Amino acid sequence: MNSNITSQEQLVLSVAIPRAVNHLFDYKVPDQLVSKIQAGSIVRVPFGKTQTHAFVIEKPKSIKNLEKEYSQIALKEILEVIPEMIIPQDVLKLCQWAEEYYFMPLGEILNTAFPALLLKEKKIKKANKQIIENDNTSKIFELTSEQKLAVDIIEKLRVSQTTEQSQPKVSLLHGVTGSGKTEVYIELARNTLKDGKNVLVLVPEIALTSQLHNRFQSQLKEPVGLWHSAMPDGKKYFQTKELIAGKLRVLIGARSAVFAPIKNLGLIVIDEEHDSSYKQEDRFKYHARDLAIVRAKFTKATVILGSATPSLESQQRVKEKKYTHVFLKHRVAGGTLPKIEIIQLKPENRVQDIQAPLDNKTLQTIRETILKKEQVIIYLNRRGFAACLICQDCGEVPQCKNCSLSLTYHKKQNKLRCHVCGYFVVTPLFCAKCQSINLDLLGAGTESLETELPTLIPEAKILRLDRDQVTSHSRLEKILNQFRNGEANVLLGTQMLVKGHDFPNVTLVTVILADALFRFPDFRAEERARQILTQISGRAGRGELPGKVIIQTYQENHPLFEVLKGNAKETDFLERENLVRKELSYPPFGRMAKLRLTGKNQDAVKRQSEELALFVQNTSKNKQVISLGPSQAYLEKMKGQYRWDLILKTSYIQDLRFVVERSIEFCKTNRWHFSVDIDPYGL
DNA sequence: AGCACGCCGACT
DNA sequence: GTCGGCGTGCTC
Repeated sequence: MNSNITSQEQLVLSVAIPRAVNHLFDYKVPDQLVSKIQAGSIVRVPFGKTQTHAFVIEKPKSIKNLEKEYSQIALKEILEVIPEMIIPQDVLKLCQWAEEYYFMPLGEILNTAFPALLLKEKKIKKANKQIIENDNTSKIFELTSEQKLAVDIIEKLRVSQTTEQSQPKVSLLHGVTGSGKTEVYIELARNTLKDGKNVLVLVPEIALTSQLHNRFQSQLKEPVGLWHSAMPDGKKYFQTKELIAGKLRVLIGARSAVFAPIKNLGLIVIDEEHDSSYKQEDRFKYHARDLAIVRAKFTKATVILGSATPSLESQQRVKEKKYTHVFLKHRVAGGTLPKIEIIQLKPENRVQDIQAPLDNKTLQTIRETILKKEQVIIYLNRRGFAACLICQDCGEVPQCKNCSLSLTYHKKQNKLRCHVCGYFVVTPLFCAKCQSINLDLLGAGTESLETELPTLIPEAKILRLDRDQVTSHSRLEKILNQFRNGEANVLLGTQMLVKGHDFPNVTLVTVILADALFRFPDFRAEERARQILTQISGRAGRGELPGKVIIQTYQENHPLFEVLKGNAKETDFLERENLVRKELSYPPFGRMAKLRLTGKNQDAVKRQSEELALFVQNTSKNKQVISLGPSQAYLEKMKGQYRWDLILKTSYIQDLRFVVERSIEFCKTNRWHFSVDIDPYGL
């Protein structure tokens, strides 16, 4: 195709730069590099006064064929081509798709896929030697009839022929906790590999990767790679090359692994598909599940969405017959789902003289379980000792100086800490406002129960699992292993312990305060509360012993609990929730975008958001777009920045896109600091 | 986004 | 006298 281009003709190349600039930059290609460059190559270029790596979007073209005039600009030359690093075509396509969809500069997106650290060969040390050898000693598992059926249905879908135009092949594997979804994944992965295609498995958090990794590795003949942000650079560099070369064929990773340069993709598994950590909340606000489905469409791969509590979005797709619905209704170990008891917190039943709200009956049950030599999980979604310090005379609560948030009391450190920005002060002895020394503690955290529970139950041996305790991946593994080995009988922790862990000897799960979950100011709060409570409940009774769950609350008649107890049908919850969403055109029935203005000056940010709201209203005339706000963000001030939001809703995505695009232009011409969030989580 | 340039305030 | 605050503008 390029054969008519002679070497005298100057070749030019457009590259995306990993900066917040949304146009491409052109460079001259030296003759000796021409043969080494193609679309997807990564190159090093001079940029301003420094150098940077850059992504080649198209193969080099003759300067004559370019639209732009170059008489004014002296083009610089490509410095070098990074060897062996090539962005696969489907990843490039995915990034270009994301550029349009999320209104993000392509260079920044590509930089998420191929961060600079991946390109530096520097000290790779022994990482190379760590080629995963297979000690395939574990026996092949036996699938239950229910699992077999699930495999058959998805396998049929997997081998079916598709065209570019057809719907992506997605199945929703809807299985109760402990129903053995992993075995279904592995079986299908095995089939996919047999066909010469490769497998990508996404999990919501790093904490889950190694556990799942072990199970995959012990069952598959291929080496299984791990992929997450906490991995050492050298290992990532090495694995990237292995993936590009097609030598590493199975990869398990967190969110960002959706961009991994895995070849010849045949199957993508998205475990716990409902999990909100698939949505990246900083700069590039993508949803890994949604992008995975887009990538699967490009590569004609099959997608399995696994969950015990699927998102309303995915369930709606099932209703629309876009996804195949596959159920796993029984636990594999033959065990039954745990019995769930809701306890209304009342002052007269409360254990006295401890910080956390603990019902006498709950305490009794915990003690009995421990005495039976069984294990207990206690979920309390707050770190520290107490939620805050309050002045009994004037009601003053110490706040963070950078964030609009009260400081959390940590007893051992004797500090008040901000859980958002990390700011801390030594615990004051008197109120900063009225000088009173009558300071009291309000609310409870994991640290309080850790110290106070053993005074009530001397036999309790507690392991605490929260971000204060878990400073590294290995610390987490250590704590989980200690608990699994029975070195403790109580595992007490925050969100971290909710997911995926399998402890056969746990027969009691206690939720100290469920209210915080469904009172969260977001339209997805109830959906999320149900997911978390279902998942945490699912940790009980996974072995041979039956499990029990105690959920403490100030509002026992909340309809959510009827669903959890199994007294109300799951579909009732779905109907009720869908009704609200439909009424207000929330997802899955409408689409949303969040425009956020930020800045150090509170008044300026507020004024800008009001101006933007006015602009949006004018732009939305004759368009099916509803705008809400402006309103201050959930934490108005965060890390010293004030944040004001505008929410846009629509049933017509094109209308929404039009308004968003205009708003971006408007903010840019005004030189405001802003961000765009398409399909936002957390309003 | 970086990074530099540039124009005003408060320190050794 | 200089250090440094962040507004503005540019990067092929």
